[in-house]
Amino acid sequence: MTKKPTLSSVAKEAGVSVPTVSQVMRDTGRISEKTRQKVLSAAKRLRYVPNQAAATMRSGDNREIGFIINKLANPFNAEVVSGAVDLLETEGFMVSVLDAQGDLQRQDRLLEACIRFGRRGLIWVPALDTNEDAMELLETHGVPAVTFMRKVSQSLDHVGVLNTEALSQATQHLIDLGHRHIAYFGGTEQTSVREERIAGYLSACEKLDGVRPIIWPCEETKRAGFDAVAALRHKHPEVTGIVCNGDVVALGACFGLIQSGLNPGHDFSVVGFDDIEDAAVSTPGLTTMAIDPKKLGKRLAEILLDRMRTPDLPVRHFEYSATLKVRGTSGEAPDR
Amino acid sequence: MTKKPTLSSVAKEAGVSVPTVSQVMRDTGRISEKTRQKVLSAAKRLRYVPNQAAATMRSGDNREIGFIINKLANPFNAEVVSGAVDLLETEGFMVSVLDAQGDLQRQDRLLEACIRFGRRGLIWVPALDTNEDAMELLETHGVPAVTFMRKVSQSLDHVGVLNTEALSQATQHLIDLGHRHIAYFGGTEQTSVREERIAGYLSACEKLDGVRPIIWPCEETKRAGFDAVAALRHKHPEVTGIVCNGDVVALGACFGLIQSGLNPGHDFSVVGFDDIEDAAVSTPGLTTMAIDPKKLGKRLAEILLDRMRTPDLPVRHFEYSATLKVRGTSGEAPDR
DNA sequence: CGATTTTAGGTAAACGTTATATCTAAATTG
DNA sequence: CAATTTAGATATAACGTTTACCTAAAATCG
Repeated sequence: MTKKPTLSSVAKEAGVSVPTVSQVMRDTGRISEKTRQKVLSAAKRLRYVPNQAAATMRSGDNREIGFIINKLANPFNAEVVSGAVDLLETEGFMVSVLDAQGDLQRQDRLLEACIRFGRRGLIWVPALDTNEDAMELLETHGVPAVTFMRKVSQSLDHVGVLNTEALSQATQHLIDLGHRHIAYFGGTEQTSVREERIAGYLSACEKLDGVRPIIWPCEETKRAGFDAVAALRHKHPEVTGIVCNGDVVALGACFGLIQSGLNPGHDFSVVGFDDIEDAAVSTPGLTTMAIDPKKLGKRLAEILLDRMRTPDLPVRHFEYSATLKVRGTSGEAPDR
Repeated sequence: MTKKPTLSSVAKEAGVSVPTVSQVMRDTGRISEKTRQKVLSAAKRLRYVPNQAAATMRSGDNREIGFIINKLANPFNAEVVSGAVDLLETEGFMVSVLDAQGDLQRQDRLLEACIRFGRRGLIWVPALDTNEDAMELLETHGVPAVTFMRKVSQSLDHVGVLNTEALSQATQHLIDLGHRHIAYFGGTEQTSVREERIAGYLSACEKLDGVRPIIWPCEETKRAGFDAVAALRHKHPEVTGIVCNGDVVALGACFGLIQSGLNPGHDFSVVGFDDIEDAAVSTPGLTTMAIDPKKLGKRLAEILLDRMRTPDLPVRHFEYSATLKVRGTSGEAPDR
């Protein structure tokens, strides 16, 4: 295997100096067409590809973005990522997606890694107890960051969802249908998103005198939702409806209900969150709080791009509200 | 904002030379405990994070891996990625995931980007008509690559699935149940995976005299599967079973059947591919060709690690066979 | 106790780029 | 025709590391 081609080997091949080759590669327009062609053909012959790390070190200009997300396997998150990537790529950035898997330590590692590896900017879903250190790190290294979902600082750009409001609305929807015993279903971690949603649930519950709210945790998978709904019904047979931490567990719960002979939306009501593709395409259709993940992703990218171009832009926060989409899984309380 | 901390600013702060700091950071063990502490505290005070690009340029040792995958939103792919990332991260590598979205041009761009940005190794799902250029590029730049799904060269390590065999088995399963008019359902692109699967389908079909095979393309989403199954049944009412390009479309088809009053596994049989989580957790359970995505991902990582450590290891190819998992969506042909 | 080895640290060069300043020949000007 | 401008290319230094080599002091040994 021959040595890796570099500017200098291309220069030798073309019989010109190193800076000349560099200028040709960057199309500065200050090189004659004749030598340009000479250099270009030499570069092609050697299969030259610039070493971006070296370029970055010298010029300080990098075009790599890091996107730290929490569960890539969740289709909602995957959509957000793809929305952001689409835009950033057309602007000439390369986005590397990193999955923190909801693990705090891994998060910190990835965050530092993004700095080590010289990412130009960051989109980031901060963990609940993200310490000030993390942010000061970003600050000292001058890495612009946009937070997603959890607003961790007034001084960082942010895109989020009005979780509290949304869950209060979801719960109210079931109350309006005559349900009195409603549980909050799903999620295990102490994420801020979940905390906010639970807060919304609790605030709506307050209107129901003498009814104790129930928080029923379970992992964010369909299988776990399936198992957990049976356990919930066993322990709290009075419950007739659940508001869920996400569509995935919600769909799992629906499946569990069906398997035990119940009819979601009739015998027991379920409200999801996210409006993933499957929510619309399942029997019965899932009532859910809808947000548009692609739009969120695109907005994240826009904000980051603006920030990188104009560092002293005023800080911006976007909070999107979810809209209730009533489908088949929510209906009148059975005892009504 | 103060300047970014570097080895030299830390050195100044600690009152030692630059290489000393470098040695402390890398824990070479040749520095006295006293100065070590001095340096460490200085580094902490300045929030120093090493510049990996510079280190890589000097030492030639990089710890970034690129993983180019095709549709991240597909849970099967997401699982493969996570299997690979888990292992690579414990070995100290940072994996950046790139989604080619099944777009050939984007693929080429990403491949070149991985070289530009100095990835140490690559896991890669090659497009069907990947040209020799791409591989020679990797070769000249000495980037070890493992291909996934599509074997594009005898000289690259590879992990794949025996698609042809699997689809022949899936089709045979329906034939055994008495079906005579079976269609291949799903997929649009000319991917090798799909071609191989179709080949398996066709070979099994040959046993059915006088029956013309039907290839019914559709996008790899549940919604598209829903729409396409109706169209298929309208055009070819004689069809009583489909073998699918993936579980996602298969589940979409099942949903479509249910919506039009049919009972999957009774009136019409469906066989999927992948065994994604939803396959087991839906009504009825989806009969499918199962492969373990995490295992595939882990194997990809292992092979890449071996190759990076021992460049002149003999080339290895792993081809896993899928196993038929019979659930509720396949049953005796209705006319039997 | 002098000769040798070990230890702890420093100096200088190199990695592949790009920025800046400089140089040279040709073209333009007065 | 000398003086000036311009286009096109080059020389040199710098980015933040790591490596190879070197030195002085401390530790070890016969």
